[in-house]
Amino acid sequence: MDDLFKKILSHSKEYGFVFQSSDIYDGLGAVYDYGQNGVELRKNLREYWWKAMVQLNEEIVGLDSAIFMHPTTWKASGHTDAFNDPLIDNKDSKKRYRADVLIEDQIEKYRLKAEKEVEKAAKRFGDSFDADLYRSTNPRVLENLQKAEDLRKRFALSAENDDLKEMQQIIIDEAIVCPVSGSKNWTEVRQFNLMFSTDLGSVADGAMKLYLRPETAQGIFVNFLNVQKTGRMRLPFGIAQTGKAFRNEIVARQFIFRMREFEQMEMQYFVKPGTELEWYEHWKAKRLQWHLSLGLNSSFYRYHDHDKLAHYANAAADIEFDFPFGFKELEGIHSRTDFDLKRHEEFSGKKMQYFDPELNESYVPFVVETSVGLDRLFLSVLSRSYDEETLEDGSQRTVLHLPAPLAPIKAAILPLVKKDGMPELARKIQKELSLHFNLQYDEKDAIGRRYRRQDAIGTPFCITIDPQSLEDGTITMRERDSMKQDRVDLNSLKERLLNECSMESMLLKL
RNA sequence: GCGGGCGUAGCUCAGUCGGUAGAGCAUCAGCCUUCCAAGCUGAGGGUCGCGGGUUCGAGUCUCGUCGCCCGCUCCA
Repeated sequence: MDDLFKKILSHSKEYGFVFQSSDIYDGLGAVYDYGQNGVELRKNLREYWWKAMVQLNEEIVGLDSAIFMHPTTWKASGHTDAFNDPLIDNKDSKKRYRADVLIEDQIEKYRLKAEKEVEKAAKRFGDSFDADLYRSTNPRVLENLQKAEDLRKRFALSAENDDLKEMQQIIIDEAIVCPVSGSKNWTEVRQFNLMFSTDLGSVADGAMKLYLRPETAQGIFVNFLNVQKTGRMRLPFGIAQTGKAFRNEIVARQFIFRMREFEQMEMQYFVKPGTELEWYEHWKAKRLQWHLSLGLNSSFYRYHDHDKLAHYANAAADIEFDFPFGFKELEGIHSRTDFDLKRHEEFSGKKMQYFDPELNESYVPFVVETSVGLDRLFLSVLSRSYDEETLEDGSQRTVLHLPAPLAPIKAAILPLVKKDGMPELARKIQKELSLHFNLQYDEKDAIGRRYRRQDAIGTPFCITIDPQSLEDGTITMRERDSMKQDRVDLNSLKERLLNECSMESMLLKL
């Protein structure tokens, strides 16, 4: 598995799919560039998503909101708080913890201690036991509850002041130990802000601190009213958007799986309160179907339902993909309730409501979100298309079994030999077809080698111009996966390629 | 951030005891070639990640730094 992943890494560099960012300066961590073939594949994936979501659903419209947003957006969404974790390491176990979680666990411990006292007493006294009275009078219970309360207050104050030293002091004072090593050998508490910031305005003092959006969803929420009103949208309806998002990951790993700058393809579906779980199930199924329509083996996909839900969700699932390093999240489907719109109402003072003409009343819609990482999608398709085949004659070929509509190059134009008028005819065919398809012309080396070159970048068809072509206007069409050849008339070539390479056949599976 | 591994040509890698860098594939030009790579001739491409130190001399030893991979951690 490791081996395969490594091979995919070098293949994607060697054939112009993915390069490390700023390569000549030793690279920039967890940032990658897409090369001449990668950009095409990625663009096709984005386009296929867009067609499936926006073009095929009349109640879903597109949007392209800016990366910069008013800073209050992130207060409302909860990112300013939630993306700001105080972390501490245990030097012995090498484990990292969130300092706030450690302290909260400690508070919980005191409460549990108090509860245990109550339970013990309940056993002792039987039916006549008055739990509330015991709780308010027993000294040991009171002591533990007091400790919990004191600690809670002290911690709340430190959190409010962003006082990391105080948090560390709390951990020391409370003698909190690492659950793994059991030691109290802690580092300092450090703040990790997962959002990138920059300044709006060129003068430092007048500047406004901005964040690069950590998710695209908020751009949709703040435009909810704009789109609903100008688009005369009626519930249920959706807004779809693709675009870059940025997260300052503590540890970004696994190639383009977790990058600091990445592209999301999100759709927020606004529904009537109470119907959200139906729609959640609907989109959960729809989105898996979309992935399956790409034509990769269905065993690479599975659902992962969340037990632990985020603060805004009342249902959540991932569609996971079997990457070369195991099953990992590819897409998330979340029932986000009315959390986001309500919060924006609160922070902006604007009503984020929909007037329902049937009920003759206004309410804040509920939201079902589908959110897929384009780069992860790219990696899923690339890694599971990659194949090293051993042919009948024992020779090897490396081939990308990309779905034809996604392939960077749809067809290669190859004169069988570089003479006798074949290159000229090939150039003529290339010129005509290039109005419709992304093509590549190649006359260098033996024909077999040229086929292999195209296999390596996933070109589904090779069009070979031979002497017969000059006589009767037919060419050889060689198919990538079967390696079979077929005589095709030049007059029907365009139509044939359109049939095979357009996204229509994939869209029909939806 | 901690621990481990690694960094030499586009890719995969070799490089002995410290003596100014090699292979295969790939690329380019030409030849040959009438359908599945690895036939011939020639060419280009590396201040050995970067910076300091030791040394007469560093790809090799040493320190630092950057980056990559794995584990821990984190992950709306």
